[in-house]
Amino acid sequence: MNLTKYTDYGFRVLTYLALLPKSQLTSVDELSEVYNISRNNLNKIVHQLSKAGVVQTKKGKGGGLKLAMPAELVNLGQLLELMESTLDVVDCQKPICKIAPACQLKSILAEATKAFIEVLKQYSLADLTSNKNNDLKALLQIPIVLEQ
Amino acid sequence: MNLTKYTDYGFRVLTYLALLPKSQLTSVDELSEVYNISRNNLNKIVHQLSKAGVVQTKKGKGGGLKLAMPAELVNLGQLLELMESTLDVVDCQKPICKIAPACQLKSILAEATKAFIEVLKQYSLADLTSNKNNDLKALLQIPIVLEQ
DNA sequence: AACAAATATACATATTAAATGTATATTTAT
DNA sequence: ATAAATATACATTTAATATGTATATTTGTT
Repeated sequence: MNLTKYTDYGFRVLTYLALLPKSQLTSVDELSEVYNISRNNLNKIVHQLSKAGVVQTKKGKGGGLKLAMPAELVNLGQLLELMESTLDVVDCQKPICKIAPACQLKSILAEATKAFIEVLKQYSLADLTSNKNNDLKALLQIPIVLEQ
Repeated sequence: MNLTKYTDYGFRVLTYLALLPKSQLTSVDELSEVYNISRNNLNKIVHQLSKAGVVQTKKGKGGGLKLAMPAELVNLGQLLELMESTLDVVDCQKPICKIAPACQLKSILAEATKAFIEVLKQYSLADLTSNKNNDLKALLQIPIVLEQ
């Protein structure tokens, strides 16, 4: 049972953005270097986050991206639903399962999946950086400056 | 986010066993035909279930397999833990994630995974067949006989 | 106007985990 | 001795995911 790297990387990107000084832009290139993730993959992720209104992108020279809202408002459960392509933990159609019409496992798994997401919905992006703010900045080599 | 087919097939196998008249053996071949799943894959699954004591196998002519205990005692959460190779929904090591030492996502995901499993732990194999017993038998072409 | 630096987009290729297949050993009833 | 079943190891295929290449578009700067 695991999430795609796509989703995982999405969390990493947003963590980085949340640690940057307010309104400072970064770029896909920078993210790619910092995390050692292929630029193209990040392209797609950033683009999707941008379409969903979670990050703001700016094209052209001097452009880049930043969070579109305070980290407190970025809900981790909603992020998961956005990024994870499928939340059906089993696929009853490929290959077709004979007992699907009377299957009682489906609803139990759906209930379990809901419980999983409910936990994430209790947290926001801010919770990913809250306690270990300076440790994370050090690991990512983001200058630690005092903010008022 | 999904379970492996391996785990999925495990549930299907056990559902079939739970529907068979008590103490009637089936074989991997029969399961393979009924569900259209490769025999070898089922081999492995049955073998693991057998090592774990969930099913009883009997080698040799006239051999086969059946549940090793009443379906009510086969807990779905424990089954998941048994069959699913990894319950860490993200892998922080491949490729290595720089922020792992200070990462707060890990514990949140662990909490969510726990919630997922907790739901499954509320159910047993008997719950997979309880209400739709005859429908399932019809779909699997298991004769419906009155049991005392 | 030209250029550079960024995202946007499409599509091709590579990688990897998972699933399936082949082969053979072992066990057991007849 | 034979047939029918599981046990076990390992090779191959498949498919989803991840990465790479290419090019278009946008936008600030000179």
